[in-house]
Amino acid sequence: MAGVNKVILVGNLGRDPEVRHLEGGASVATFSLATSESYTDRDGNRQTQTEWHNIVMWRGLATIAERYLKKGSKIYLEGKLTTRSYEKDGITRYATEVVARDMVMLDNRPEGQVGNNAYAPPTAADAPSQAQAASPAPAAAAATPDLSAAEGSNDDLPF
Amino acid sequence: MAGVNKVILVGNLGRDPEVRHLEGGASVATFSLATSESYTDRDGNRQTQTEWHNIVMWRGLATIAERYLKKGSKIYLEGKLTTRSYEKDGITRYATEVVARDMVMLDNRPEGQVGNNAYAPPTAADAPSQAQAASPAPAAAAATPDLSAAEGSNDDLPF
Amino acid sequence: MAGVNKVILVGNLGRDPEVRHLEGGASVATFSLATSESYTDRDGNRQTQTEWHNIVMWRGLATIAERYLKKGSKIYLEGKLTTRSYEKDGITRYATEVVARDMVMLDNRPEGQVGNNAYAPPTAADAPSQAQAASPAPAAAAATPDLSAAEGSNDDLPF
Amino acid sequence: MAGVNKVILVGNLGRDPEVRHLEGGASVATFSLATSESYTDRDGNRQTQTEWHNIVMWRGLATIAERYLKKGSKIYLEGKLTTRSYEKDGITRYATEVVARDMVMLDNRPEGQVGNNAYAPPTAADAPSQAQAASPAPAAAAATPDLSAAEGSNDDLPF
DNA sequence: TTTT
DNA sequence: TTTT
Repeated sequence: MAGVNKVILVGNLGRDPEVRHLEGGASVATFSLATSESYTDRDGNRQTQTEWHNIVMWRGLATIAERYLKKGSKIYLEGKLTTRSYEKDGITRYATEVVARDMVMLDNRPEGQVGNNAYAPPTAADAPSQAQAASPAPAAAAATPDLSAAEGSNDDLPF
Repeated sequence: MAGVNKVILVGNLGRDPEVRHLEGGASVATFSLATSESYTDRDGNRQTQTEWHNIVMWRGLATIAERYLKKGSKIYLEGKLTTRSYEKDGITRYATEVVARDMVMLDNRPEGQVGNNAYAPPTAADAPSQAQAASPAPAAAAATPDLSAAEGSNDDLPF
Repeated sequence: MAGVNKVILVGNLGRDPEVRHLEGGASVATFSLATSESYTDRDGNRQTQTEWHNIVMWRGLATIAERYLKKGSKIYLEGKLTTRSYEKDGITRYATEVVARDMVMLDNRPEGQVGNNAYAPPTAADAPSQAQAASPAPAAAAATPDLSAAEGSNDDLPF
Repeated sequence: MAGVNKVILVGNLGRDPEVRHLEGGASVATFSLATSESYTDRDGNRQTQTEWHNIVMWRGLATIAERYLKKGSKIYLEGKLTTRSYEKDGITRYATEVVARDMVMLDNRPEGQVGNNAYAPPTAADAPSQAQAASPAPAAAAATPDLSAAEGSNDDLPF
């Protein structure tokens, strides 16, 4: 019965994370992550293929995402694949997401950097560069909080 | 730019693989794989949560899937996440699949088993229990062959 | 500074686990795990190459190992690489071990099996087939308990 | 029989890679990689624990290591665990190494960087940031070339 | 020392 | 739709 459901990604955020603070106190961050791979096609041309992944981070990870991740941030992420179904225009659709369990920020921390721009990685000493989902075992339970219910809306999907 | 896009699953096939032999000689196997995890909920009850994954195997892996995998087979699988878009009823939909790169069969090979049933794992000595995608680097290219195009049909989606 | 240190193995135990119950109440299980891969050499002959890994399981995982794992058991294991140094015959030596974090038992549970032998996988309904290290975040701390100190002996190494 | 032997690391090189060009034309790069993890101990103090890993890269990967990796470089690495035995001072010793199969360079490529120092990541456009071991399936065979034999010396160990 |  |  027991199985393994593991996803490992290294890529860059396509946008700033969207963070929602739910009623129960939990928070969720969602964003898209691009993983690119290069290969040489039959004609010898260099090609890049990019996949976009829908990422969901809960609680502690969401807080860290909110504080430290931005459009362009490069991260290592470990999580699990989940598929939700939802209704839209009377049609059942499916959304596959990666629910994160561990995250490591991979941007270099520029020493002596001055100024501030959209791509600036954390410079503060209090920035953790590694983080885990609060509840380890109940990775299943972690996915339980119903986003749409908590927000009393059903046209408000993460992806 | 370079990234990592890796999926690791251990689970059971929900059905026998569907295998198609394309015009160019390539073959594709598709099937659903269930990964189950157990946890104890707040009331102390044992719960099982199952995720279903759409798996795609190309060429050599497809051939092995056709020969040795069946409904119920337990496998270890490594691959990458890919999302395709397709039209259905005039609506764009998305299908997320795991394109396999490596596979290991985990069913015990019953010694001296007699008879034959749907769950019988391979007993023949020629059954490889480990296999890889034919083309290593072009994992990207491996995903290129367009299934619907190759079959001249567009209502014929794997999932 | 933050990094990733992850090992994923699927293999068979070479011997029954050795389990020690330390003074503080913690327990440790150690055993060797074989991972085999097959390949065809230049002469077209089928070759098998086996690697042996020193596995360490703490606390909850140790208890499960003690109860359910035996010589021959097939498992999926996730953990991290650690290297210890120790003195032997006045010489500093190094031992590299994999400290487990998650484990899934992969042996088929034979239905209706009668009798009992060394290879029998658990048939009891209370056998968990999936388990995690008790303390999630402190994977580092989990490795802290000093085995030799706890046992007041220094010639008593796990491997 | 078939198993899985996989190591995934994200860390920094402790020194420049040592590269050797063997007689047969193959090359090998060896270096140490540090993976650090932070955790809070019982007294609430922030602690960092670092593990050092012996990395071996063959052929194509060795060439890339030689060109682009330096002391301090941050990389993602995927490989397999191998243990060699060797004699030293009449004593059999064991060395556990990670033979790389895939590598991704994680250093930011500084735009407009001037000058050159030991930590400078590749700035050239021709620097691949992702690379694979040349021979995919024969990961086993890849490890075959005997370093000491090839160099006609036995006191010349990578680690 | 495992497994096939 | 799997597995226990």
